[in-house]
Amino acid sequence: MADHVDRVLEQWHAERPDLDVSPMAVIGRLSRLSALVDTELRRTFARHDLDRASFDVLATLRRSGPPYRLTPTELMRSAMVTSGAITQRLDKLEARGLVERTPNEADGRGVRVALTDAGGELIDRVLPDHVETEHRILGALGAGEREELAATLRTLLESLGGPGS
Amino acid sequence: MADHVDRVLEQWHAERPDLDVSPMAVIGRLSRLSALVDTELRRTFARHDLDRASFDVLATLRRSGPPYRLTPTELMRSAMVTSGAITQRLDKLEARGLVERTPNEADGRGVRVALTDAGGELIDRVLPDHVETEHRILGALGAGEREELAATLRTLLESLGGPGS
DNA sequence: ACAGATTACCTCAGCGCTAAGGTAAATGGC
DNA sequence: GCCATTTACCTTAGCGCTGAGGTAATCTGT
Repeated sequence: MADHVDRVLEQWHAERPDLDVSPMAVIGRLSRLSALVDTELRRTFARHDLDRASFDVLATLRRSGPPYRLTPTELMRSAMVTSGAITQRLDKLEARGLVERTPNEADGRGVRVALTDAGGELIDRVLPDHVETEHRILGALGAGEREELAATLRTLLESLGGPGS
Repeated sequence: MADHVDRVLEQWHAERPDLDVSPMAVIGRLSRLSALVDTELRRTFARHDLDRASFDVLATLRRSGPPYRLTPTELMRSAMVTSGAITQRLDKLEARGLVERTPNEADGRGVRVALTDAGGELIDRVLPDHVETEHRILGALGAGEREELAATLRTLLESLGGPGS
């Protein structure tokens, strides 16, 4: 049974036999899968009144450990978005009382962002549900396949993003 | 050497040892890699005055073969976006003279979208460059790894999107 | 033949992001 | 100690997308 990407490859082979389009078998599926996974994760977040961006910030703070406090720059690097995006995410979360901005005493230019009690409680409620969704998404793969997949993606990440990506 | 996702996993293990966060090794890398690949592809498109959305429409029409003509609904399904997104993509491409909308004679509700000569020439100029970029992105993998990766992604796509995804 | 359901496409408000640029504080060379 | 550079964060215009909803044409069952 051919999937969407198989059909795309066949079409290119017929129309442009001069091009070696074999990388699309990987890259096409990668981007389609990422879109589907995103949709799936969004569903879980929505059940807890969250979007992907807000979850990402709360989870990054939570896993950083006590005192659950980071700078906007650290959040920016982790999320792979621009500083403007982080500012807006924080505005939204702060308005909901889920995070708190305080001046950074060690650096007058900076601020510190901390989980509030409400934010900590919310992320701890969402997490088990989120992890469960991720398990379900990978349900079609065996443990060995998952490990191999993780290793291969890691190789690609390192070759694209430099060491430490 | 630990990558970003390895560090995330370690943090979760320390903070929430009760949760089995192992799926993040795959899903975290999948979404980070997809973002990096997107950035890489965008660079190529930009060299030809295109964005990902426009390229996607032109390429879909091109690979459909003569007469290089599809309906907006077909383009919507292929691109995995809403009908509103396709309308806007077509408005933009039509304004640049790269595609053409004509009434669908077989269905009074519908239209047909066709590549113009300029659109066909543009996409045929971009394609070799794009394919070359995709080859480069996968450069760190051997032929066997690519095939295995494509097969595993395919399994996941099918389990998430139903048959024919 | 015809009403109700469905399908095709478009419209538009709202959202999150980027890119460019601004302000203020910290850093580094001399 | 001072000035130029860098860094941290915020601001804002503009972009593409979604989700809700509208219009018009087609299909379907009776």
